[in-house]
Amino acid sequence: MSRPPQQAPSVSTVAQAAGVSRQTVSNVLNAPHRVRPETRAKVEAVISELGYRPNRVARSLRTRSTHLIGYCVGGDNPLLDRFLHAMSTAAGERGYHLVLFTAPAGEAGLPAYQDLLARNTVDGFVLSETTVGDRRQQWLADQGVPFVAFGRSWTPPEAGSWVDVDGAAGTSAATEHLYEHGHRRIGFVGWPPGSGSGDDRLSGWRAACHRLGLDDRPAAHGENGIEHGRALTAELLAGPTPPTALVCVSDVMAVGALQASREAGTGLAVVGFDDSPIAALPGVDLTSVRQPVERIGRDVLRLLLDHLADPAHPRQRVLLKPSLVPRASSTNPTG
Amino acid sequence: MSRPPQQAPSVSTVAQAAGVSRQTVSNVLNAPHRVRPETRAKVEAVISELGYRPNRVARSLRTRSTHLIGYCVGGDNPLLDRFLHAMSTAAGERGYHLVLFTAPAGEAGLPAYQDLLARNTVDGFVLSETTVGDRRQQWLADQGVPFVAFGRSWTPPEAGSWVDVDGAAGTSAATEHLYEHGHRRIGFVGWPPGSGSGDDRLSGWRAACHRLGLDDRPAAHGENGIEHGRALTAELLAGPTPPTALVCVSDVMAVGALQASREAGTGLAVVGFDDSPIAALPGVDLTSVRQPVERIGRDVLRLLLDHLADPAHPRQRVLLKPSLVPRASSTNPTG
DNA sequence: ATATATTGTGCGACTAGGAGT
DNA sequence: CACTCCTAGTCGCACAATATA
Repeated sequence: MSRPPQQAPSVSTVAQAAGVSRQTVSNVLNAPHRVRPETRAKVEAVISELGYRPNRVARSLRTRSTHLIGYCVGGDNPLLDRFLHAMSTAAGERGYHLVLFTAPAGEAGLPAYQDLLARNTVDGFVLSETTVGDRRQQWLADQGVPFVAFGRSWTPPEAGSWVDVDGAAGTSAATEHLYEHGHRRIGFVGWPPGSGSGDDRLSGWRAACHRLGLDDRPAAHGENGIEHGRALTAELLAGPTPPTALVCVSDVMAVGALQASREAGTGLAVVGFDDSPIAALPGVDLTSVRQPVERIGRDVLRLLLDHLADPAHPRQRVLLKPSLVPRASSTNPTG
Repeated sequence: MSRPPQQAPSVSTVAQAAGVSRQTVSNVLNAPHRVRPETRAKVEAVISELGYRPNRVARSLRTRSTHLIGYCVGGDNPLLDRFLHAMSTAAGERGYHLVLFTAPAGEAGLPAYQDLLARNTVDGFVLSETTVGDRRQQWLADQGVPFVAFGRSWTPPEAGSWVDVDGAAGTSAATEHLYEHGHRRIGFVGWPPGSGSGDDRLSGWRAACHRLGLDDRPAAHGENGIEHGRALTAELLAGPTPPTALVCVSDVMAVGALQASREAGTGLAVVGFDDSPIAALPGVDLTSVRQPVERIGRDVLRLLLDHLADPAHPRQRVLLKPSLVPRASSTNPTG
């Protein structure tokens, strides 16, 4: 049954069996138009008979392209599983694969990127968890390394391509949604200033408030975390102009906000950001701004592969609109 | 600033710069004891000066080992991010990397595994989402492909090594925990029979009930999902012997159970399984059986790398004990 | 000159066997 | 015969230049 670990067939094996030269076999695979149809048919027959498949390693050595893409795991992205699946699928469709690695956050992780490159392990990178002052983009661009980021490079000059979600548009929509439900004092719970996407989301809320003519704009900022969200919200509720509704920078913060609202007995309306799995839970029912993660994954990979196929390909920036998923936390708040 | 994409140094480059032969450079890296200390020092100096790193592709071609491990993403594992991170870290420490790919579930996915192998893309695989009747293990074993599974092969004969969590021990502990809190009618909400880990968890609950002398053992089974968990629990609560406490096969089911309990106004005590992020949420506060995912990831990789280093290495089975994380859902149920 | 098939060469590392002390 | 080092050959593929019709 289980065949002994026999040597896998190579071009030579196939060539011999088909009565042609190695190169003809190679041509059948890489330049079929150069081969006479009858010859091609014969070679293809032998190929499928022997189950021959080109050795990727040998091909990589010759072509200097591994068809492998590096991705660093380690951040606490609540959407990681969906993102990885989307990228893997998109990569697989074009003969590429994702290679995972770990590295310290930010600049301290650069040696890991460099190592992967210097050893010819990957052709390029997908970045995520981009931050203000992130030096990875510039560094990679300087080295001429193909990469695409999920997330803008918040620090100009912008180097390389990226795909991102328009967070400001998301929080604007959230603010308008709350306005339409009758709220006039709409607050914000965010991250500490300087976080790029956090500031972006903050700005969307601010702009919408301005457009809508809302003056009282209670806001509080702190690290991500349910407990922080709870404490910040409690502060706002105890403040001089307590909000009746809250836009939150993340679902995690929003869950904390809901908790504070319950404790205070106020029917605070809350909107979160990410539409992570926790938002849909019964008893949470959190209205949230949904990021089109599958789309992001596909687009990130498309841009990268375009770039890989043609290094002169112009850089691209793709800004995707998020969508609001309404649930009870904003339309029918309890507490 | 940005150097032109100059050719990366190779053994020859280093050899020339150090005034030795290519082979001596290779020896310095792979068999230092064969090189005179002074020569070694000189070569090492040149290596670090030029920033030379061996090309993995060339090495792979020669040694027939890519130091890459395949892992199929696609299931709905709520612990995927932790698992991937743990494996990536463990792999990186020994010079390996994880390669992601997608494939249809079960046997239909085998061509994807075969393709990765035939093209020499990976040295072996990590399997997860193992099921009853899963033919991947036997198939891989027949081909002599190194692999380790997260999850037992539920169908004998067991082929290959695996690491798994003792689900029965987890549900036993959960049952005893509920017993200690005064409950005598402890039910179970599970998956449809035939799911391996589901049956395992069921058996632990059953055994514990038997040991504790509990006769009434209301149980219900259905697909995973909050809504299913809710419906199944509602059935049990409306049945002839309504439970006062419930052991659930997953956190998702448990959340549904809590919902049903609230709706029925009974203070049902509930324990879930996985300790996924939702368990710790305020308002959920779900007691849950925690899987040591980081440990599993590390162990899976350790077994696989041992096997890779020595194909004659005996197969191993590692069964890890889960731990109970008590929260309010069991100690202070509301509803 | 066109279409097709063939040989030679090198990608960058490792393995084997031989030469010099 | 150790110890150290080197030359030659190999992995599987693809690019280039060449041969045959």
